[in-house]
Amino acid sequence: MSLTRIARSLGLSVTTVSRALGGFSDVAAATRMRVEAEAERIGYHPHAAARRLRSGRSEAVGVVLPSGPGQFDDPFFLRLLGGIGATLAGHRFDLIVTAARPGATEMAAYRHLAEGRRVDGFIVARTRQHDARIGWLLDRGMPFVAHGRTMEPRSYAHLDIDGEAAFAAATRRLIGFGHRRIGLINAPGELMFSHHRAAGWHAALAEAGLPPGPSAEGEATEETGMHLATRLLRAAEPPTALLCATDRLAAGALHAIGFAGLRAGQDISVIGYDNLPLSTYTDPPLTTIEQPIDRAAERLVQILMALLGGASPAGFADLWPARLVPRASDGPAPARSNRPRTGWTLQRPNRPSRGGHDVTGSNKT
Amino acid sequence: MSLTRIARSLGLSVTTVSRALGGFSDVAAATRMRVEAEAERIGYHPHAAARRLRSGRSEAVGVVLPSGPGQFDDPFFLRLLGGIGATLAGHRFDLIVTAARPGATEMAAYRHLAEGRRVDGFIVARTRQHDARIGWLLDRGMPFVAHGRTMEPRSYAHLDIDGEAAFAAATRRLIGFGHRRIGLINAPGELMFSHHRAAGWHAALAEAGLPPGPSAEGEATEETGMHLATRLLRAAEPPTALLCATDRLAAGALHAIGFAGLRAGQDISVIGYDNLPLSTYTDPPLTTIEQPIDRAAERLVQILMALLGGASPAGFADLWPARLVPRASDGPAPARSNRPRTGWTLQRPNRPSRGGHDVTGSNKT
DNA sequence: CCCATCAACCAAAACGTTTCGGATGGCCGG
DNA sequence: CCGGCCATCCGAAACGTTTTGGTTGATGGG
Repeated sequence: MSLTRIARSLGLSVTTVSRALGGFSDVAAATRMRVEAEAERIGYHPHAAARRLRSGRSEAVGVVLPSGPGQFDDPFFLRLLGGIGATLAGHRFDLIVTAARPGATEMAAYRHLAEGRRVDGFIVARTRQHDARIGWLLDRGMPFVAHGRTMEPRSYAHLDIDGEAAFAAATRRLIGFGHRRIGLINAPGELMFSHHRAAGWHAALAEAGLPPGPSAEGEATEETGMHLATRLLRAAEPPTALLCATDRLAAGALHAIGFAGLRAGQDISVIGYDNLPLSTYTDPPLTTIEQPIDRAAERLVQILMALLGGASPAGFADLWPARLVPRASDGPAPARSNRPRTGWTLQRPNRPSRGGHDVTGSNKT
Repeated sequence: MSLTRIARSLGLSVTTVSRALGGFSDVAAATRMRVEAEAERIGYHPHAAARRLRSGRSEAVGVVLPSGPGQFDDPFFLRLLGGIGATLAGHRFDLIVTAARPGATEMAAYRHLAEGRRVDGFIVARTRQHDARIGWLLDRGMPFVAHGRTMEPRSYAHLDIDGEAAFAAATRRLIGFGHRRIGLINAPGELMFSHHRAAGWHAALAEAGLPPGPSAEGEATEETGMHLATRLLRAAEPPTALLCATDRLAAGALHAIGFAGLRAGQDISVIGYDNLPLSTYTDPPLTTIEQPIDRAAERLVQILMALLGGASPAGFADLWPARLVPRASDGPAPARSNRPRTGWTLQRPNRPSRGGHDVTGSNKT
């Protein structure tokens, strides 16, 4: 009871008060000022639920975080979430967050938010190849934008970072360093980004006429990275370079390399993906790939706002380049073990570097 | 229009339909079943805004994330947020998240959520010594529970992890290792947890009759950790052990130690706080302190639910112990540089360890 | 002087629930 | 046969807003 209260104490009707605060032109300037003063005085703020009930729109956006090992505690997500939250606030939208692990609970979370009309739309992150969420949202015409693509044939709004191009470029960089056996430590193949990164690795090797090196996949955790790297290093002909789908996997791999008595960056090269804050401080500092999380968050919100404004999803299909951040964990392939290693140690980058350059050229919008 | 629709298609009144679904006893079993069947058939779900408007409660909880350097991308927060979200879902409550940097924007975020009655209560994280949020929330009687304490004299519900006891125990451990110059790299002193950790360090040193070692503070980032550690190591009498308020600071410190040509865990001991996933994989693996994030999230929600149920905040003042996780970054103090170092390298823990033990005994509830 | 125009205001309906205070009819005890 | 009780159901109000379709009274043109 609050528009009512202003109306009563000013001897006006609720309609006039509402329209005065709403900025309509059919209220006298003097009246508007009186209303605004009174609203200020009693600390009036519209009741969100009432407005939502009446308008039919909730002015809120939902994000369902994938929980579970290697997913939820990913710093990437917090950054994305923060960016989304901050940008939404600028549009006076709320951000409703739920955590659920992929599967039944996850769909229940989406249903909960959608069916109670708690949100007007969704931002879907960490897409999977066959992603039930996308189909479900498309089926009921719920507005959404995805961070990442899927195998879904229907068109939907999305923004993705071109991990395929980035990993192809990283692979070419390693080939340029003289590496011939380049292994891959991937996140679960069901995740779309794993699929793309593997494809980039594969394509660059094929283009150079090289066979795919050994590869393995598992949860994107340090522990898995360590186990998988240990396994790959035990092969008869171990790889001289390892591409890791995430920095957390790479951190584990670096550890395995140390345990094996090898020197990362010299005996074996490692490249990660994410440019986590900690990756500057691994030993050696990790060469990695950085994606523009904050800008992506802004753009996702921007796209979703357009959709809520009635735009067609078909127009939104951004693919942004990632950026290679060279540090000290990669370098020239080692000479054969029976040859002396000389002449190259000074050339490789061996200090943390602030620089970086675009690694991909494709930027289709 | 949906209770209405069920009512119409069943020839019942809206009241009866509402009470049937609400589980009231004054509706015949047969009628209830008919209503439930019809609700299921048309996929009925109550309109959240309507229910909120009528009931006056929003069934939502707000969390305002502190953004800004060294705060927002902290994995600790994502874990906490995930735990809170999951537990709230069990209570059929929503979690509304906003990101704002401490200061004006932050208070605006709280106001936005509170004044539009968007949330029934708040969970306040990362408390500061003089925390305007606490006073503001107390002033308007808004239910909330804090993760961490403040200097606020009035009583309010909170749960804190006893960082003071944990850092005192860590300091005693270092003293037991023979260290006599134990430095501290702290997060900004305005943060309450920094204050407590420093107090624990100070108390344990005093108790052993040792002077406080050199200390410094700054943003809780790796970079700051590196700079501050570099500075402390340049002193005329550099510390032989460094206590770091967070693992991210510790990671930077380890790096600085490496640059200085020292071996962490041997020439100088380092202990962190947080037990980040990556901390098992630093070089050397980091001895650190672990706090029970998931359990804390559950308990915070539990407390807030009690408050919303009308409980008095006065009863809730949990202080939980943290757990020391010994790894390889600390160990016996180095012998004087002119004496040979022998006999002790085999005794110190030098492998990542899963174990750990309670480091504090206080657990007041 | 009358009618059209316009500025300023307003009553009432609607959004979908929950809940208060009955209303109805069947059954039982006296 | 009557009064009361119980099980079951319902009308209407209320929550606070926005919006539709007005009404009122002043002003100006013809």
